[in-house]
Amino acid sequence: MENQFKQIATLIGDPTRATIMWTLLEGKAFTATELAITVTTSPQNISMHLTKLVQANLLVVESQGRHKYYRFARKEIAYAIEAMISLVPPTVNTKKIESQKVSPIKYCRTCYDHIAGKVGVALTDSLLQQQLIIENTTGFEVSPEGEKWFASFGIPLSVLKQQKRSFVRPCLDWSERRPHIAGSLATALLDKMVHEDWVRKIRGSRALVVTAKGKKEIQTHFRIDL
Amino acid sequence: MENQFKQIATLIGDPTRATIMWTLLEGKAFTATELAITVTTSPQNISMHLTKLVQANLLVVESQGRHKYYRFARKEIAYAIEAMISLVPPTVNTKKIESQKVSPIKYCRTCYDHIAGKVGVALTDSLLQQQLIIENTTGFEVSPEGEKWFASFGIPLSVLKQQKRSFVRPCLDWSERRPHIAGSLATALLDKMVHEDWVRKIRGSRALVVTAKGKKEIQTHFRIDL
DNA sequence: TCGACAGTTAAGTACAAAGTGAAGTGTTAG
DNA sequence: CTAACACTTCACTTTGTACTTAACTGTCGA
Repeated sequence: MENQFKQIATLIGDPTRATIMWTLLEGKAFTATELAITVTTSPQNISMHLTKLVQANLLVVESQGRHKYYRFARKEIAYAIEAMISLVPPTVNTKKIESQKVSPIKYCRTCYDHIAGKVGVALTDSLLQQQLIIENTTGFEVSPEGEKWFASFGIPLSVLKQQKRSFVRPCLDWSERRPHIAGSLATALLDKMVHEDWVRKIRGSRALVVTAKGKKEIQTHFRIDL
Repeated sequence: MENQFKQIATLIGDPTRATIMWTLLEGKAFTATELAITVTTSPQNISMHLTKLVQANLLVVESQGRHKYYRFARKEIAYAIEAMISLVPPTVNTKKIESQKVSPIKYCRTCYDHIAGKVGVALTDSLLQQQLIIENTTGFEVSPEGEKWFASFGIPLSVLKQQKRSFVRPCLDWSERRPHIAGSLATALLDKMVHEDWVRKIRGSRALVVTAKGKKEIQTHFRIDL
């Protein structure tokens, strides 16, 4: 067990592989070449590293024609990486007053495919407080009022519920250390917010920015002052 | 940010350092030498690694005399390590939350010149409960009843009080993580117990053993069942 | 069919960093 | 006081493994 942990740690601990994991946090699957480019290394090298990660069950690979798509094997992998990322700030923040203000990535970021960070947690709190979602023994569920609310918000739940993946579940946010919603409902929520231009994805990063319009709308819908 | 993550990852990723982190999960603080033994490496090497971990704000160190106690800088560190452990292949992932009977060094040991470990904390608790010593805002003090008690026990306080070093003060015990008495009174107490052969020092170690006589006497004087 | 592309495999090299031995500081114990 | 101990620092050696060069398999599109 201890040795297995060492193996995992050394595996993630290599700079190149760490960057791979960082990149994959975006949630989508990457091809080997895409990863080689974003990590800035050779195809042979990335191939070697990916093989190791797959063998260790940290990644899974799916072949499509001449491409191979790599992604996290389980969501726990993403959580672990996030937990490690959450260790970063204190080493930096000691410097300037300016940097004490919440960094974008902590402020609002996509956790795999749902919304995390300060905003994600606040949204979840709001949904809970309005009793649109309810905490039960196993996790979260949507209340009858919630169903109506989401429908009027433009997210009909009937479709989502039929999907394989879990509909709505709590996910611990590592920067806030409080749960936020995950699952297909959370994804739909994020999609909607992107589509309505409430938030925008920042290219080459996992951070999101909340637009002026978004701030206003979020205020009215969720009663959150950003 | 990405580079900082890489640094953290590579830092934890070294086999020796990973084992250090694993060991520290136990929650208590370890000395450099203790870590060198459990990790099975040289003192120089462990010193080097610990320095790096402290510089990265993953660990904090507290000097007590010639010992240095290392522990996690924040609880988030432990969370991250646990998240990584949860990635260990599903085969044998039953975490050992441990059987281990209390080791001698944890059981009863000298913290330089006063008595620490389970017994030390228990003694302190007993003294507090009998109101022979009293907790005030700055630390501990001996009550009038306490003075009489110590005198009858063979420790006249008048002499001790004149010494330069602090007479009685609380000292955090790292294995129990609770305070025990320190200062000249504690030293006198230990001396007395050694002299009366209640406890014996183990050569080449900081551990103490309680003799059969000691168990009996401690039971009568402190109402502690060992 | 061919050439371009995506990815793999194999062998050899290079270098950062882990580990070691020796000598240092500071602390405690007798 | 001196000796033992806890830990650090420095200078050196060693070694693991990441990365490179090169040649390979398999897939796609014109």
